Amino acid sequence: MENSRPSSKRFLDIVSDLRTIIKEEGAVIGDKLPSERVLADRLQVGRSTIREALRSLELLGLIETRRGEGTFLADYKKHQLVEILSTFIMQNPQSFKSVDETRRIHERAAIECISNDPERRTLPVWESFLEKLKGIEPIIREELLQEIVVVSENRLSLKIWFLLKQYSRAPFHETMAEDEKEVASNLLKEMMNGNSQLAVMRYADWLDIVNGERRDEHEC
Amino acid sequence: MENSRPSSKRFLDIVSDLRTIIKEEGAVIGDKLPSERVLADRLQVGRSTIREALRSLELLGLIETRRGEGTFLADYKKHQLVEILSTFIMQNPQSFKSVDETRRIHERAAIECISNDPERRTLPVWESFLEKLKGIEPIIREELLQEIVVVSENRLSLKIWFLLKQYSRAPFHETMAEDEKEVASNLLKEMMNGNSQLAVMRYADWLDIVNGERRDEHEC
DNA sequence: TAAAGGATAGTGGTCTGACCACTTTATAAT
DNA sequence: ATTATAAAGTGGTCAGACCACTATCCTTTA
Repeated sequence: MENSRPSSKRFLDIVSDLRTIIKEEGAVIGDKLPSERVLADRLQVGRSTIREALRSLELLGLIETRRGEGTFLADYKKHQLVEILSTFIMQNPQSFKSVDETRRIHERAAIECISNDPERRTLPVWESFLEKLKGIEPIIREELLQEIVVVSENRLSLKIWFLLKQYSRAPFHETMAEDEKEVASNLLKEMMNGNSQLAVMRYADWLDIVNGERRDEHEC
Repeated sequence: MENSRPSSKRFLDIVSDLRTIIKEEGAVIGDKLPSERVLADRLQVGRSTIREALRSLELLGLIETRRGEGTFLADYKKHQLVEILSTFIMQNPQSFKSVDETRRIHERAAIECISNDPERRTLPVWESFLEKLKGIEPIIREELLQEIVVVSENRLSLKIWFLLKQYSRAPFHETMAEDEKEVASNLLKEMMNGNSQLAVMRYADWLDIVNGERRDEHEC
């Protein structure tokens, strides 16, 4: 009936300790962390345990290691980790719905955010998109969505969106159909006009097209 | 100028190899994976390398290890990836704003979701809350918000919300002021009436009260 | 025969020490 | 002062050894 002070998984404690160290030293992106040997000595564990923790954080993209140089706080702009995840995670049918719904929540919020901001809704990038939508060159759906989420300038929301995108089974990596481009254009126009409510409605229209008509039961 | 067949990070290759093994053996959730020693032998690498890969997958919640028993394909109902990522992103002061914004995004989505669903917007729990808001007994702000997010029935969104709540510096764990209760009541009433737009506006009013008047610059 | 008990093998968890390949830095030779 | 060389530091990997724990087999016992 131990109170599990040592949580039976030392490397998990190390992950936590590393976070503390980073915090205490006020390390910023790009900064060098103590070497594995120093960490092992400081935290009083073997180097292999330190490495298990570091390798975990590396796979998450939180740190970056360069042989011969050291370990550095990573620029968390690389989401390559999720590629590996997506092949493993959730065959659970129920969770796909949550993922898609949550992704849409963030997209909708981004659309509203931009529509309500005179600065961002008049960015030249939207004009460019409108032009491209008039043409016949193929456009990937998520190109537009990504731009929207990026411009909304909520880094956490963006991060979450990128994660969810990888897990989503919605066909947002495919090219847009011709009639679909018009709906997307309408979305953009309403957004640029600052009419967030109509923009969101056009977004809903777009979803209807992409997902076919099987959106009968769930509307959140 | 090697073609990087051995990708300089052996443990990353192992992660990939593990995926292959799991696929080939048709392993399902809960199944036991080969032991670390067997894997090391089969993949012709040291056991420590195998462990670095396994520990990474464990931190991601993809596998589960039980001492003395073995390693198993995890039942990944917990999206703990988001958890870990967020705790790390949180070092940066700028991110607090993101956290609060993102939390509000989920709250707003939940309010809209419930408002648009005749079933959920007429739940007796809302009447109870209205009654309590009329009284003088103290009510914690997040009690109401939590109920809303829970009822919206998006498990992932709920998970994210709980997480963000912890890192938020907004005073949602405090009790509601008297004049504040009226605003909250209005929010509930609009929601119960199915008027999602007005409900969201009342929600914005509420935020204004809670956060004082320093919502000048950011409106997303 | 069936139940209880203990020995044994298997497993993950950890540590140590040893190499290797590579980069940086310090030192020596020019 | 510049260049070449040596040394030190770092991550990457391996092998072997324990430990703590679990499951299993097998003997002992009722």
